[in-house]
Amino acid sequence: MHNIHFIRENPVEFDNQLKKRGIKSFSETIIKIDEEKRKSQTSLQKLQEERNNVSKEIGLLKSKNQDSSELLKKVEKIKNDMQVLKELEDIKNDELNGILKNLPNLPSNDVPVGLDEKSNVEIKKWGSPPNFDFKPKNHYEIGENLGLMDFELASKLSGSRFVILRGMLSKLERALTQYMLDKHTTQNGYTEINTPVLVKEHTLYGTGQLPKFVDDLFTVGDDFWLIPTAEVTLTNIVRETIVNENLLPLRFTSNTQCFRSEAGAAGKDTRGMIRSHQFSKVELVSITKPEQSNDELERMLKSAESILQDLNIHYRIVTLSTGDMGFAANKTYDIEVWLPGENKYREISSCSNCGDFQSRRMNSRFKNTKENKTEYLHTLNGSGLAVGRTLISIMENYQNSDGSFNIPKVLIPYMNNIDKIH
RNA sequence: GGAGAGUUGGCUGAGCGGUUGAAAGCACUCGAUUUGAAAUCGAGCAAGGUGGCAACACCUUCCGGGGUUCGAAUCCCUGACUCUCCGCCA
Repeated sequence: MHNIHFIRENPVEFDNQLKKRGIKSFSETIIKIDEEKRKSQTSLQKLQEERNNVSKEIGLLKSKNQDSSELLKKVEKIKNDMQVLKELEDIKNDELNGILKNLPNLPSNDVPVGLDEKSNVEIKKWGSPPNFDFKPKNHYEIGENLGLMDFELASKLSGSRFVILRGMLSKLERALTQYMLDKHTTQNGYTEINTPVLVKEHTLYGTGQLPKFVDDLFTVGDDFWLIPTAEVTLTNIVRETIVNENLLPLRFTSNTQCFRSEAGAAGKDTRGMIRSHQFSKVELVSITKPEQSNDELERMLKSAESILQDLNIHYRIVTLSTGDMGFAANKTYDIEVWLPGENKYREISSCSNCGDFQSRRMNSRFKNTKENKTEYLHTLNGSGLAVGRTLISIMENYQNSDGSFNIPKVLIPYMNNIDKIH
């Protein structure tokens, strides 16, 4: 949610920044509605003041058993006038919020400008692609040939975009999750949290999935929604709270199942487990003071990278362009892992700084004791990492010509010391 | 699923139609005392908004929404959540 004061004072900048995301100018409309709202608000407040005063007088007269019928008539008229103004103010408020809640965050100034992923900028490569003396297979070929990955069976139970893992492959996914959580909690300073995956509507509003992205979400009777990412629950931990300054920054990590309808992705990545309705992800969330969030984004990115480095898998990092960023972000890095079977890079993590955008929606603040002010927190989130995609990157990068694949060194202890799946 | 109780400031918690935006305590900030600290004493301390150059004034907010009333934290309806007991159940 945007700060209306900022828009009032910097309408040109506001429009320019949104234009970078391909959004038309709104400041003029916003300011006009805001002025109308404030106008009726001010008049309404005058009447409220009058009513309060008259009511006090009435109370006084009544306590002395004196006649107050004159004042009662007066207050009745005030109340009628108030009602009109109140309705007007409500209408204007709804209009204003209707616009504001659907506008994405402003991009940070160091974000490359562009309309889509073509303008993303590669900023780093780590490691190098493995050399194979055979034609590397896709993860689903490997998995299906080994009899450990079953899409048909999954669809029998749940339709398309689900997968069933068996035996050692299922164990490998569990090992990966375990490894990631251990790493983040013991070395990267995150606190492990186990959250619900069903949430109420307001929770999804807080992080910005609602109201705009209803179609991407699954809902389950009685105002329950399935989370599309643990960002939702981890970030909403500070919803409606004033956090003690000394506790900042807060760093949370959680492994959850994530649920996405993939409504806009019909026909895309239908084969394999790149894009499922349900997948496991280890998420990282940081809650910081405003001046800390830029550094925290770099730190978070390093935490996510550390997993792929430990696994020794080639990846690159891109800064998302203004047109490719998510709704709540002001800056986003994607980590893209190398998939030899597809012969391309694929997103495996997305780390974003949301500034105070989500905080304003959630009303999450901290007390700045030095200046004796309450201020909005900054929130950040990143995958650390998407477990399913990490699993397939291991399969493809560690595959052997005979259809087997090796277990990365760091995971062997988590796999009862086996070093190969065949 | 049935019965009941609750939701008040950063926290604990009083208030149950009119000087209550809210007692008291804790926490926090400043000051006094002290060699320093603790203890003690004094003072301050909710948020959001509107108007104003400002000093400041005013409005709103006691879980959300609606209502009764001249006036609501307080009464009524409704929704969400929490707790207790019973039933059922992983």
